Amino acid sequence: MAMKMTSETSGASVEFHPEGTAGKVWTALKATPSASIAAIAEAACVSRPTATKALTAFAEAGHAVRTPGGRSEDGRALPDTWAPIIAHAKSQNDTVTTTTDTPTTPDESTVASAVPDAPESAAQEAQATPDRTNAQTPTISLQEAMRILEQEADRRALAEAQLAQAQAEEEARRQQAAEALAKARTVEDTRRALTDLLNAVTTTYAALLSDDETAFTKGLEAIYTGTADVRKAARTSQPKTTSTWGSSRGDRSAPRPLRPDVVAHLTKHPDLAFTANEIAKVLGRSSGAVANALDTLARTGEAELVSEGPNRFRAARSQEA
DNA sequence: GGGAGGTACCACTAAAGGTT
DNA sequence: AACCTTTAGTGGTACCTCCC
Repeated sequence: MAMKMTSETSGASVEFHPEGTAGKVWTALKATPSASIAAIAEAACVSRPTATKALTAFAEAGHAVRTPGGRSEDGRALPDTWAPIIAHAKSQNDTVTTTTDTPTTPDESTVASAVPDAPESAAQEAQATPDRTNAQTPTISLQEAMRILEQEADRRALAEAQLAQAQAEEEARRQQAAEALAKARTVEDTRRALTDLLNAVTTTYAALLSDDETAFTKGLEAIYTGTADVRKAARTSQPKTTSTWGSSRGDRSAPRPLRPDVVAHLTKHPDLAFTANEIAKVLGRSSGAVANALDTLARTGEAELVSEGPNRFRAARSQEA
């Protein structure tokens, strides 16, 4: 990680100026306090792992704080959020700076530094020109600081509304393009599937006339498959809420018992422990489903958890017998 | 050769929805 | 209604490539 974090010390003030990619992440973090890693990565134009590494380094150095995302109202996992810790107290006098080193309320604590186009303020000057802090310390009264914060809150609300509108317009545009593309794809797939089906029917019919039982049987299989393919291809064009044969989730097949397969795999290798993903790959099933199955098997005593992080399971001893 | 950055893959969780 | 599977979204890590 090319993270030359330079801390300029003038008196008690400490300015944090990482360089390179870390600098981009730091800028993005300041611009979007309380944002997720994904949002910060996007804002910084770096990959998520890179942003993660930088943010982790910031946190370890005491320049950022991570807040667990918790759960949304509907129970879904929310991403962790990150906020900068900006410490640049100039003195211990009774003056107030517009930033604080208290990480609990990053939205307020980082107001001045978080918004590049914020109104001109003494606080910004103080932050932007730390070298001057000793010579001409621009102090701000408490009332002045409060006034700046109020102005900034108004400006931020306006900016957020504008951003939200722009984002909504962009999303609508993208959705339109995606729908057009999906429609074209569906037409092409359906056309192809129908052509294949027509070919299968013709071939099978010819086999019937020529009394070729093998070809006829084979042709029937092709017709069955072709019919399914046509249905599958055309399905995506159906309005999701009015789908005739399925849900909005599409072509889910009938449930296939998974746990017997998992147990069989475990008992086949009694001395080995597997992760859900490993078993999922062998069985050709989803890792989520296998993980759930393994949990259930562990509860029922058919499998046992032998290690965590990642969770590894093996056949229970009774199963081996 | 070492570090930085990116890609690919993994683990985990819970909602959604089909089947019995 | 309960069970079961799929899917989507999240963060993390290993490995590879590139550059100094």
